[in-house]
Amino acid sequence: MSTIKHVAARAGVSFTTVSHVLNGTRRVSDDARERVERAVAEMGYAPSAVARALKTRETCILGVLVPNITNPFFAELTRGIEDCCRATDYSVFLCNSDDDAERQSRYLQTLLGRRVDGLLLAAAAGEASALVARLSAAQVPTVVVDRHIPGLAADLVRVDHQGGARLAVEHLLALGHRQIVCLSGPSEFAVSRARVAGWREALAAAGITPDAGWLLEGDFSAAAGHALARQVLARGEATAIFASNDLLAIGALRAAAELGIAVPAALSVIGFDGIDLGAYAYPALTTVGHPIRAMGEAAASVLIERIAAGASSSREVVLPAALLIRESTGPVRAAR
Amino acid sequence: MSTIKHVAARAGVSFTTVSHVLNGTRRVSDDARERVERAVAEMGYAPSAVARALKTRETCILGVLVPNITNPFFAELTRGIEDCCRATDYSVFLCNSDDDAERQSRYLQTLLGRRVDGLLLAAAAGEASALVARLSAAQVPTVVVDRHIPGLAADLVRVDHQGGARLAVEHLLALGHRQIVCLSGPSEFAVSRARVAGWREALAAAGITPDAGWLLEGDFSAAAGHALARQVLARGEATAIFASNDLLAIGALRAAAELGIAVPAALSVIGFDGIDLGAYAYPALTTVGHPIRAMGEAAASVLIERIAAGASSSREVVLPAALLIRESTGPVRAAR
DNA sequence: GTCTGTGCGGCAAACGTTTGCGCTTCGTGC
DNA sequence: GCACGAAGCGCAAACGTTTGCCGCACAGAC
Repeated sequence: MSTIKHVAARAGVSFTTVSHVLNGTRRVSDDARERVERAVAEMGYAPSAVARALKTRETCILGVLVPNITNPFFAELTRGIEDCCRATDYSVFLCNSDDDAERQSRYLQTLLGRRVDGLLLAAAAGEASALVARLSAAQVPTVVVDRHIPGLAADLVRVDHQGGARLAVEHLLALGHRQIVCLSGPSEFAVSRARVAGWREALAAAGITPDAGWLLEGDFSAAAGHALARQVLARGEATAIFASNDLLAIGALRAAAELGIAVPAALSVIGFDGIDLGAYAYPALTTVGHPIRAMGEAAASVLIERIAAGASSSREVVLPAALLIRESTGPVRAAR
Repeated sequence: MSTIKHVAARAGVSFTTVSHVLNGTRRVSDDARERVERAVAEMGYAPSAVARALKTRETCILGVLVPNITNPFFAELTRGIEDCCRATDYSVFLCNSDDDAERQSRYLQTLLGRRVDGLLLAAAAGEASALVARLSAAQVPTVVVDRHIPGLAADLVRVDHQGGARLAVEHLLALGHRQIVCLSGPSEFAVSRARVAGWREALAAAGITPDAGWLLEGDFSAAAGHALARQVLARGEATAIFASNDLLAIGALRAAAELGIAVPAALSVIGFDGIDLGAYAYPALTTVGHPIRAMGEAAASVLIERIAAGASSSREVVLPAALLIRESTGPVRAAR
């Protein structure tokens, strides 16, 4: 691998000059500049970002710690982050915590060792205090995405979970539904609780008191949505399902199809998040949320600002949720 | 940020000793070791991977260049890569080329500048010669995943595209289908061509000559699958569709549902790849392929071996494809 | 002729590690 | 009492950059 000194030798200048040509950090005569540029091109020289990082003490790397990139929500989120990074010459380190605190902690250590300039964190569930302590000690600029971490002084970018849920349920109410079941994510997540709260709130505003059996909890997967929806549909009272994420909703759609229940004629299903794939379910999934990729971009750009600005009081960006009406919801019909 | 010298001062030893304790590179007395370990713990010291990389000339970073992480195939692939990296203390830089040669080339430059130890490449379509020249000049260990790049001396890990396609079509033939349409990806990709070849081959072996109209081409997306399948189904001759990836197949499933064509009773659909989400389509997608995450792991581990071994004749790992029979294929019935 | 300002560019220190070399100190065998 | 090996550990150079400081050459003003 060639170095700046090789380039300098070839161009017949000092390596200081090469550095200045490369970075545009001081005036260089046209003659010298040209010789340097030619040498660089001929040798295919690429300056070492690692030496540069050592000297300047910034790596231009963002650590991205998500539960699982295989989940379309996090894939789209990560994509948004990466889009922002491309635009600003950052690179991203990708880590999958699998929602495992231990693994998350090891990754955190790795990222700190690698001296990332900032951290985008969609934290794993579970005890947060160790994480909080670690992060505060490390002093690395952090923005938490989607999932709030109590006690952590970091920026937060999230959708309006509760408002979004309310919107979803109001949509169902407006279509005439009264028996609206909620498929919730794990209640350890504040996100899950907020969405359930929105559901409750909308029902209450409509004067409806949900039965105990109307709230079912599972993890945020299609498999869980499928299993829970089968339970609900076996009972046969619900006319609508509010799933607290799209994967749950897709599982519910599948359960309905298996049981021969027509959606949206006999059952409405609404999801949350707005993953791209919802559009290719059949019927296409009506959902609520904020463009995920845009949220990723927003999070990354908040982080980059924070890196530039240094520590100061932390910021919370709440993105409004909006309805995305597709095909899986419709007016109540006569009882099945 | 504390450094090895701060640790050394606190532990009352030279920083050489701290280094040796941290790396286990030579014997250190129990007493000194203990003092160092205590100091490290108290200070929350994390050695600088960037300084280390500068000195040792290896970064323990793998560059991963995929078209789009939002595509479940690449998400699962990347996940497999990352799994392997976790096990071996590598980190991954994630880049999305969006199948754009220009963007891919810029990313390549970035990754080279960052001195990644190796490169996992699922190349963008288009003219490969510039890419090949660049990569050969850079001498960075590379493994190409899934998509062959002609003329590049790099390891290749891929599924048996042609054999897999043959398997899929043979499955349909065994169920009694004769009118088997093929939804192909863009013919610029060798991958697409190989899958089409497998389709042809299986048909030929069964003595069937496909009509010109049996082969339709689109990009590898659900939207394309949807549009193409509608064309096919409007004509109404096909009893089965072989889609050359799962996204195309999911789009086809949606088209069938819209037209009220029962799958698999009136139409069989088979995909290629085996993305997880296929299982949550309704009916669940029958497909052919190799576990994608495992393929990612395999690719990463080939790369890591290659990094250790240095340049030598390049290797091609062809993973066998297998049928994954779910619900979207069944025996031909009487004509619709 | 000297002085001063300006344009250009080189020197060398520093960033935080790893590692070859060499210096003590001690124990052991003769 | 001495030689020698082994155990333990420190010194300093290097990795490839950035950047503060300084020197030189030349032009213009006096």
